Amino acid sequence: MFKKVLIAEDMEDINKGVHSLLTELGVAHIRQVQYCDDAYLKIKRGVLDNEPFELLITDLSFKADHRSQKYPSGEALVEKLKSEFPTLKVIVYSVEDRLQPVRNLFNKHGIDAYVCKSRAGLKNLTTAIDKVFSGATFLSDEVSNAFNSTNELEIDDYDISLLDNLSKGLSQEEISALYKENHITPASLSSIEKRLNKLRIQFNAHNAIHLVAIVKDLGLI
Amino acid sequence: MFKKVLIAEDMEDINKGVHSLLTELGVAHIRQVQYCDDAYLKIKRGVLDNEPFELLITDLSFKADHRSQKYPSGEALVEKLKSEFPTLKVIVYSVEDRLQPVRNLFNKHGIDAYVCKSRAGLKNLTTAIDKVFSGATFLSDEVSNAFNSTNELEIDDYDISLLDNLSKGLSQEEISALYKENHITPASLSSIEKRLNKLRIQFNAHNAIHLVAIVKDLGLI
DNA sequence: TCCCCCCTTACGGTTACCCGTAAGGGCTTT
DNA sequence: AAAGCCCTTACGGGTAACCGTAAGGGGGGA
Repeated sequence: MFKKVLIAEDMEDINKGVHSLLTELGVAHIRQVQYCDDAYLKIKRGVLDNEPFELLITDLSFKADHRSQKYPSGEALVEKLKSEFPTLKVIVYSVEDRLQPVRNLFNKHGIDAYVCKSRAGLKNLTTAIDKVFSGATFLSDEVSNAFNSTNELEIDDYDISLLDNLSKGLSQEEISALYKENHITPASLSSIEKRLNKLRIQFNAHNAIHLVAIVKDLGLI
Repeated sequence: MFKKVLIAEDMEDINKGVHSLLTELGVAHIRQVQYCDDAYLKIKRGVLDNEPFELLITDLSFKADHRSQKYPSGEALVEKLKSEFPTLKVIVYSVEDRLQPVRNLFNKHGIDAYVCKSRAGLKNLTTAIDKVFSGATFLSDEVSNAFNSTNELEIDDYDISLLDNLSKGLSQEEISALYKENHITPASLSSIEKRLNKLRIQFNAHNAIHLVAIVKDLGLI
């Protein structure tokens, strides 16, 4: 079993619950932090001291308070850690059950497991820890169809960028100008129109407003 | 102090944390449920047995699972309970920190306190319980400007309906037709345009898409 | 009662969006 | 090298959205 594990979670009770779970599993060294920045510092220090953490269990959303944070969310923290310390195992433990954010965590940041906080949360977390320790990955049932599905996987980064800019109030012409400026292709108004039309069909949206509302609900933007 | 309290919360660890807090406060009868429907049944039974619960502490979001629920959310539960048992005190304990949902809970459903789950969550919950016991209300700091502010309180139900229909993909003309059908006034296309224009200005939105994106983020719809 | 204000509605002009068609260019296939 | 395909871009017509102006209508106050 893991010997040295870090828990990052701002809510005290949950933090405590995970801690006692790890104790039961026989983890010797457990550290807890309530801020992402502290998590990064502890991980870094562990490496410098040649006593690196083997596993990070982290939440996604951390409530902001008076302390300004370099890493405001679990996602930002994971992105940084996985790029700097690729051997560190990471389990994300969060209430988020939309598929796209989960997909991103695996595909872009390379996390090892995703566990949904729910009634069976701690039980799933146990399974996840076992799996990750044995080198496998784990995904909660709630979000298991994030990959195996015939889902909206033909949505690429360009589409996301398009939808994101739309949701920020840019007109299609402004987006076209922006893309031309940044050498993003396709940049023509016509191509943007075509792509948005494709997205409208895919998501069964009546118009652009509807489309943005739908993808916001899905968590794509 | 309260003698009989019900906790509705689907996550086990939090449920446990709140339970131990109540024990420390000297509450004799504490019951816990993980489903809204169970909460309703327990409250109802308490009344029928002439041993009513005095206080309900409930979460807002309950993860759906195999059990189909009549009351899918804390909000639905509270709405029902407060209309059927007005003397029951209700404290909502949730991570939700958007102002509009909190406002709705107070204004439409008449809850007695709102506590944000956060680092200081349990401490605030203690304060809330004291306040509510003495007949007062309580509001977490995180959402304290839900009322005292010079906020977007000039947004009425008509505006919300308008934005909601927009986000569902209806064109302004379709909304006009819908309102005429349902005798909602103003229903003319011109008035709808004017109202949306006012909303765009209020929210600093560049266009309708931007507006819908903003109010979705705020939790108004 | 009359006047005034505000809300609702109507209308016209400009812009942005939606949609089909078609031309140009790069890549692969034969 | 020619043909074919796909992606990008351009253009034009129709529609919805945006914006200003102005007329109608009801309620409150003088």
